[in-house]
Amino acid sequence: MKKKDVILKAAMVLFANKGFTDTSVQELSRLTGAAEGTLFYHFKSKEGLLLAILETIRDEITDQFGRFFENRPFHSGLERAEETVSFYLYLAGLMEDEFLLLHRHFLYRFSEAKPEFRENLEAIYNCLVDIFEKAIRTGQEDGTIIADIQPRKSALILFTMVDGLVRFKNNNLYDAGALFNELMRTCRRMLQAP
Amino acid sequence: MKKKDVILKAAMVLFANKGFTDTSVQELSRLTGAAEGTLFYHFKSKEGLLLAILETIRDEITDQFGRFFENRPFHSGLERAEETVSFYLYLAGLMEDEFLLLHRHFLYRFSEAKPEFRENLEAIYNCLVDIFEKAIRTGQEDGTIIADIQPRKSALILFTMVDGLVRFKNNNLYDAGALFNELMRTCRRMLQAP
DNA sequence: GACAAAACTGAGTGTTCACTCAGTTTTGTG
DNA sequence: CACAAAACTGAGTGAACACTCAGTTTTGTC
Repeated sequence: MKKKDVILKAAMVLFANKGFTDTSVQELSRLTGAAEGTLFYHFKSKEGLLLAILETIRDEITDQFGRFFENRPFHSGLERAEETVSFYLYLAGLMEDEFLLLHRHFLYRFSEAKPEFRENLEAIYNCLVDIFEKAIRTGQEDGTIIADIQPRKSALILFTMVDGLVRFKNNNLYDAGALFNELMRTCRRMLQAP
Repeated sequence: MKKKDVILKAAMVLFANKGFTDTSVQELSRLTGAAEGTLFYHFKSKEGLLLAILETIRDEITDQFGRFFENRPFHSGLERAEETVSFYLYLAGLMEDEFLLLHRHFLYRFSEAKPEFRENLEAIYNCLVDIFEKAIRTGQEDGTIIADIQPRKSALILFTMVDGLVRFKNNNLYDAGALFNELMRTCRRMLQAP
């Protein structure tokens, strides 16, 4: 693995767990075995490094969801909605540091002033919410999901709920794993046509 | 207003919006008109200042919820659950900076090593989740909320959902206000007895 | 108005920070 | 092997940081 990739990976973990400002270039240098100068050879600044990480995460998440659903058979829209929730939670476990990073506020601070940050964040969130929305629309067409809800808004509510659970887990406040079954039942009750 | 309170308020806003490390004592001094030394006269360190802020927020939030519900009449458990959701969203609007601060990750980092941080955070979260739980139990007793859900777990799901929406709003990702009605309907569909 | 306690001050201190740059090593290609 | 481009190095730099402390001002009480 090239030093550039080693730095990217280490910085992703540290930025996610310690924060951006609380992670020093010196620390990254020590941890990766690369000199401080190497970091600035590959990335024009510490902020540039963060942007590169965000781009990597965007690619990984959109890829993962793309591959999961592209050739997957499904029996109903409701089932697809449930699978989406389930896969989101699975992915958040698989990519724990990445999701932790996505929940950190400094990203949203940067994105207020720097369009390149906002674009990447919006791409990630839109990808996810779109998938929820598509599942709901499919379910409304095949009659498995109630008709009188608005697909986009309900997709956002669904996403809010699932993402909130992931945030809880990442902050070690409650044992979010124990809530999985309850969450799935809640989603079904929320969406299922009578 | 005493300088101590001015510092507490200004630091709360800055810590919430800029972060803990990214807010310098110098900046607080400039903003409040107090000398840097004054800050360390009232609080033993920058971290001590953060702890004092957290204690203030805990008192404010528990007070607010206590007062809202103590003498309030309610017709059913379901109605009480809906009112709790509604009041939570109202309070999050009223105390925007405080809720933003509560969502910031550095608090949870501190609470891993410092029990005094964890205790305050747990007091806040337990207060909130307890209120949701009580509403659900009441509803199960009077038959307005379905019987076959677990009150504590459902309270956590409910809280996750509402808190996730507040986080969305605070991060300016979506217009969360537009989701209010959809959220209330979702809560009702999730809880209401057939 | 005398006095002590509480509140406040800001220049000074040692440390850490992101970033630079002149130079060295490694890699790929003919 | 020759040679250029790419990768890498780490001591050096000025700025910013949290915190201290010896001293001053304000406040409350008799």
